Amino acid sequence: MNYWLMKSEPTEFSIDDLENVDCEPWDGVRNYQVRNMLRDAMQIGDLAFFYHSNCKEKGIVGIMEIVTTGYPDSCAWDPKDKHYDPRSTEEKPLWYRVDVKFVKKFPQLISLNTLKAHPDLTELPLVKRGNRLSIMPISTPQWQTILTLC
DNA sequence: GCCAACGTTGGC
DNA sequence: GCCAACGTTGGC
Repeated sequence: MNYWLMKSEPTEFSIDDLENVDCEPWDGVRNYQVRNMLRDAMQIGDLAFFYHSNCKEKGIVGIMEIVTTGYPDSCAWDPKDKHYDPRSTEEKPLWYRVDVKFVKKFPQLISLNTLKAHPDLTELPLVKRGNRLSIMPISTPQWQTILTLC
């Protein structure tokens, strides 16, 4: 059982969008480090913070659950898709995704500033300079610390 | 295998 | 809209 933080731009896909569907394929990841986490590390039952990025109210807005292990991201095979990548084929998939499901939305968001200011979260990849991963692992102590902030 | 050019992310 | 950081690409 692992903990994660997964970023999404709320104009693309928000926690409210997630609340309104049964489950959602987390597709479009085109970064190898993140691909490896999706393909190799994520397990059914893992929990992830949902983070709203690149918007006015940046921060963690809730929790979701990983409901599949990694499987090929078929978006990469669709020439009409924004994330089309001709290097990926059904025989040799290059990109992977998992399905996620809504667990809860926090009564108020835990802002990026709050996370940055917390003395126990200085090692959180999210608040480290230059970090650009859209999915990152969260340690159990970090997970528990963040839960006290909501 | 080096590295310059280019693209993307995402906070500000 | 700017730009720092850093990943990726491709010529050599």
